[in-house]
Amino acid sequence: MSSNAKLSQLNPRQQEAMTYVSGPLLVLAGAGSGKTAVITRKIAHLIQNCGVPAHRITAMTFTNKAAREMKERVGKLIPREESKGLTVSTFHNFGLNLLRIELKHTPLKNNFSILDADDCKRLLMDLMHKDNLAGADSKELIGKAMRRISDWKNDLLLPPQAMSTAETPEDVHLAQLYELYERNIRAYNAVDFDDLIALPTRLLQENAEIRDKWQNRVRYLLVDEYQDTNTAQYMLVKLLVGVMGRFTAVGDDDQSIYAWRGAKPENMALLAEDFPSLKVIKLEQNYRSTSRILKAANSVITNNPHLFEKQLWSDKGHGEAIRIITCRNDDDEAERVAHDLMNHKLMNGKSWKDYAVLYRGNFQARVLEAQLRQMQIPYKLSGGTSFFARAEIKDVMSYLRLIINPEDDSAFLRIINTPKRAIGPATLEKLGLFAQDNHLSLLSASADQRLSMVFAKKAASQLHEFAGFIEDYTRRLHDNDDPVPVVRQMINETGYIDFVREQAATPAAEKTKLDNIETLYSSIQSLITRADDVDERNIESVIRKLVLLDLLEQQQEEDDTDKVNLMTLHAAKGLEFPYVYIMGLEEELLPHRNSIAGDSIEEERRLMYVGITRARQGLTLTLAEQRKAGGQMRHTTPSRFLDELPEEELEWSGKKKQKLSNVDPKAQAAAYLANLKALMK
DNA sequence: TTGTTGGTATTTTTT
DNA sequence: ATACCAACAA
Repeated sequence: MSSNAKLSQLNPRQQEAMTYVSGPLLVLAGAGSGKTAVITRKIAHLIQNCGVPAHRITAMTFTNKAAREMKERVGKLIPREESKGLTVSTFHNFGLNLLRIELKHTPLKNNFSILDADDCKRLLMDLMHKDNLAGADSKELIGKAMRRISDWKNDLLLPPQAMSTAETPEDVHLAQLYELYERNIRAYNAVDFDDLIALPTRLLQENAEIRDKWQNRVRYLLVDEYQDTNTAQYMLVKLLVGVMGRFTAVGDDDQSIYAWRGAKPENMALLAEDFPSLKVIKLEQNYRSTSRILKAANSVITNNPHLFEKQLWSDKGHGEAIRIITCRNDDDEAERVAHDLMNHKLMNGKSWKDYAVLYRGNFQARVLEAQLRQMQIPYKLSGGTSFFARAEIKDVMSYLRLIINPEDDSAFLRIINTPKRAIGPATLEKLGLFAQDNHLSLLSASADQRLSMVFAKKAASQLHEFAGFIEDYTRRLHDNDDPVPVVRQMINETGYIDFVREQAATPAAEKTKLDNIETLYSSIQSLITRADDVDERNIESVIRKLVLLDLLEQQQEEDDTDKVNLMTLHAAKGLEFPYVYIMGLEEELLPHRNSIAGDSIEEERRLMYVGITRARQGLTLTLAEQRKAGGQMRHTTPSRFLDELPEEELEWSGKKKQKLSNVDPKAQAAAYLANLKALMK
């Protein structure tokens, strides 16, 4: 990605993609083909040569990181004054902004909250509990319900529609749960992540006046990673660009790895149908990898069906052979990778940050982490539990959410007894019923004077005290221009800091937690002072937005010390490294077991493709003959993807695997393609 | 009725 | 390492 930024000249294809502005355009950008360069230069071109004002241009990305990088690179191309008003944001952020501006036309009230996946899970658990459906398999059911509800929202289906499409008794039950969930989340004056796309889309669909307004505002739209759009996102794109179709979508169907969360790679084909004048430009020259690495990547991905054929090439020379290391077990695998990293660095005089180790699941990092620590190799772990999944951050955030949105029962439930206030499940159960009967939020129910008639004296006074405390600080926050000191005082006064101190297992853990809280404070401060939009320079906007931001990521980027990168294959998309290791090339792991059982081997293959194409010079694949799974050592089978690599470019160490006799992937691919074409008719 | 303890299982990927 | 549950103490 960075290699291309230095290119002063675009190649003819890239040039064409940049200058084509007269109609809808789809750029099929292979891995490492300089798509970010095209998007950023196109933005500059639109502003400087086509007379489109910056505030009429919107670029959408999927991750905060991509948005940040894009902004940065546009900043290097054109002076700040000229890019003023330009929108570069994630789909979710864009949706949030639209909801904020069009609040009156939404089912939401001012200062609504955003619930993250964890909050939604708790809500569902609670609902199922009340529904008396908590059984032995309740955990499984929760997961199912979460996925299903998300799928429905991504397909823009409301609960009644979900109900009418239900076929099995289980579907009916899930649809009922969906309805209940929607009722509750609205009562909280809250939205979930999927609502940030679905609500704005529905609004634009139903209200022509608002649609016109936004179409006028978004005169040119650029969409990055288009292959990752789900139905709702694609609908949003269509509604924003209108019939004129002034947009550029950039994507690569071979890098579609998010179908599991609703992404529809078919949206690429749909684009050609919905916009008959769609122009398609392919970027096939790769500026990143050696031709050996590309040969391997191409050779794997040809086993997938393709709507658009493309063949990556580069002029970077043949390069080093692709190494495959067979290890005895997962510990051995970690040890070998660590030793190899050490040797390679010393022999070739590289830096730690030149290396990335990629794997299928976060759990695989644990063994490696232990090994790296033992060998004193510095590493940077991305992914895993994010900053906001940390309990202390979620707790403090819940205090803030409750102050801003008193109807946020989800926040209330999280902190009512953290730190301990002697308010347990039984009391909460009663409070919940009382609130429901009187149509109150849990917080206002806690303040209600009638409470003493229903509750024991102690419980009632505890609840009153808590409600008074929140009310008190709500007022203080309002009366004060400088919110952060007030927040700090509140968290101290409520005893949360003492609670963290007492509770922490080790002094180190205590320090991390307190540091995390400090980081949160300073992030709030800087977000308030440095907000892009003046309307967003208040604590309410900032708190809401914080849920969507991964601050740890930003922080980690800032201290870019010399460390080996450890991450999942998913997290590696969009990045590149001189030397890449991919661990665990075994059946059931890569491809993952669930994908083998389900029907999504193609997506696993794309994941493999994404992994391979991260490497510039060196690629090393490892597998273990035995691996711990479910507390037991189990024998493994080498991944089918190893069979799909070009034999002559490989260099094996350890035992070479035997040929697998699996189904002919080409035949599978043809069947799939036929199926897909029939579907699209 | 709440709070603590100690045991157990746990992981595919994320805005 | 964490998170959730069951069982017991106060």
